Amino acid sequence: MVVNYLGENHLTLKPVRTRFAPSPTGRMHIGNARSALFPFLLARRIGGTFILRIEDTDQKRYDPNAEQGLIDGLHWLGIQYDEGPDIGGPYAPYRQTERRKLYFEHAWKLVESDHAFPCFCTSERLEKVRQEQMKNKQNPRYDGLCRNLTHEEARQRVDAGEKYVIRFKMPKEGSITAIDLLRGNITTENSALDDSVILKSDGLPTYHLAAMLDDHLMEITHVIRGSEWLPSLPLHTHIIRASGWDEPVFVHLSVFLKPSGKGKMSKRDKAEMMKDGYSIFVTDMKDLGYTPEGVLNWIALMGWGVAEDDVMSLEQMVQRFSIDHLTASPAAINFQKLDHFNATHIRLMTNEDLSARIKPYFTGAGLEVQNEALLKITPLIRERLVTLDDCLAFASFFFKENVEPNPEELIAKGLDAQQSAEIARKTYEILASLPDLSHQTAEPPMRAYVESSGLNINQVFGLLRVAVTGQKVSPPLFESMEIIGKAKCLERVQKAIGLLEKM
RNA sequence: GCCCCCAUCGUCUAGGGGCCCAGGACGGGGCCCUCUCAAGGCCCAAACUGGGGUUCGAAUCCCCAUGGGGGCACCA
Repeated sequence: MVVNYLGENHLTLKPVRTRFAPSPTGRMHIGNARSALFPFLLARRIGGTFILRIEDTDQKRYDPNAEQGLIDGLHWLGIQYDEGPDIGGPYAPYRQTERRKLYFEHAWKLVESDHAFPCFCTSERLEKVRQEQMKNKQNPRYDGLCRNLTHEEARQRVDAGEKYVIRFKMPKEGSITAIDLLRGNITTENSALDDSVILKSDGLPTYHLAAMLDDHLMEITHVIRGSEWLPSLPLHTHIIRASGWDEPVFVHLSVFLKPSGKGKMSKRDKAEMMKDGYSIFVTDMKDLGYTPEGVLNWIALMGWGVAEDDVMSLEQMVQRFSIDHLTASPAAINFQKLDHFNATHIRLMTNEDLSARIKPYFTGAGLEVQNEALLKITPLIRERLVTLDDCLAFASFFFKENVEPNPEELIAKGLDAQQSAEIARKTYEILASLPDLSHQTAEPPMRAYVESSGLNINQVFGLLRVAVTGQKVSPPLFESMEIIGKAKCLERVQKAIGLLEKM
């Protein structure tokens, strides 16, 4: 089967190669995660290759911890790359600062073919020009001072050690039609385009040169990236054509808007979210009790339209993914949906898997966890968990030596302390008389007691629940008591009787 | 200011001229189930931004308006 991803006139027979090319400048957020997910899905879908490339050409914003953070994030999410800075590959190196010679040489090649030119203007002069243009209500643009220097003159000044950058020599006339898979042809007048810097004075390339060259050298067939790049697509297309390369398929993903749908997330918005137990950073997600499955499912469906059955594992996403079902419009993030997907994936897990995943939350809270008990507890709390750390609220009491019920909560609804104490004594009597406290043996006599006493079930079971678990909300009572064991249960009921009698 | 992109329920979306008085999911409401809390089942409310075209026929194609978003660096 030949898959045509380029549209009718752009059949590609090259093996599909996609990439995630983040800059190591900060923490990995859900926008990054999605920019990694979609190219990954495309590659896996049709047996291609997915690579990680680190775009670290910005010395000023470089964060030495960021690369590892990105790698850890991808690993946690289960997005595996076939080539990358830490694992190598046939197109190594995968870190742009280690490829600087390539960019330098290509920039000069473009100078030689008259598609670029060295520029010696200082940033001070450029700034002045910009101010002037703004004052005259013109668009800030390079004024072209160095554009027409002769090659010889330029060469001489470079050789003399003068500082320079290399700019792309944007044609003055005509227009260019770039192609975005989701949006079709985008035609731009060249006069609206600038002589952008492609090689900085520190010898490193800007994104425009670096990404295009690397995508070409690494034989990337599909460039899936954020829509903030859409305005520079014409420039990129110019660079590619001037270099004589094949154009990859460009797909620009829409941005994520804040939950209100009004604009992008600001720093303040992010802090605000954290207070509500939400975050857009993948490391936070893990700490907040979210699962990779939930997070992945959530971000996948922002910008990818699936008709129905939208709960999917990563494998199912791979099977169903289609690049032309991506959407071009911005999407407001919705944390309620994250919760929904997270809870749903938790319910889909096996006992063993879920047990292993919630165990760290218990041990992290200083509780000693017996695996055997945990395996029995897990099915009791599974459908109650939205995030993994919710296990603490529902099941901590299983692992505590004693519980400290609030005496007020022990009082059965509509009754007083003494009447409640009476119920507790009777309950103790019944439970004590049983050979064991399996739910099969304990529930019938307790129900019979409720029946004969004229009390309602909530009064009796509610009291018992608070006595045994120390909380008003818990997993099913009798199943819980079975796990806690007869001795401990009786002990706790006894304690409750004492508390009630003292009131 | 200039350039570019986008536009279906509150939100994420299906939809590519008749299958649509618009389907799914989250959230919301109601009922059922029920020892609490959940989960589950059933049901309900909820949208094609507006105006012009094209066409026998438009959510779907074109234009304009409006709204939203992005970009205008020796940052990516």
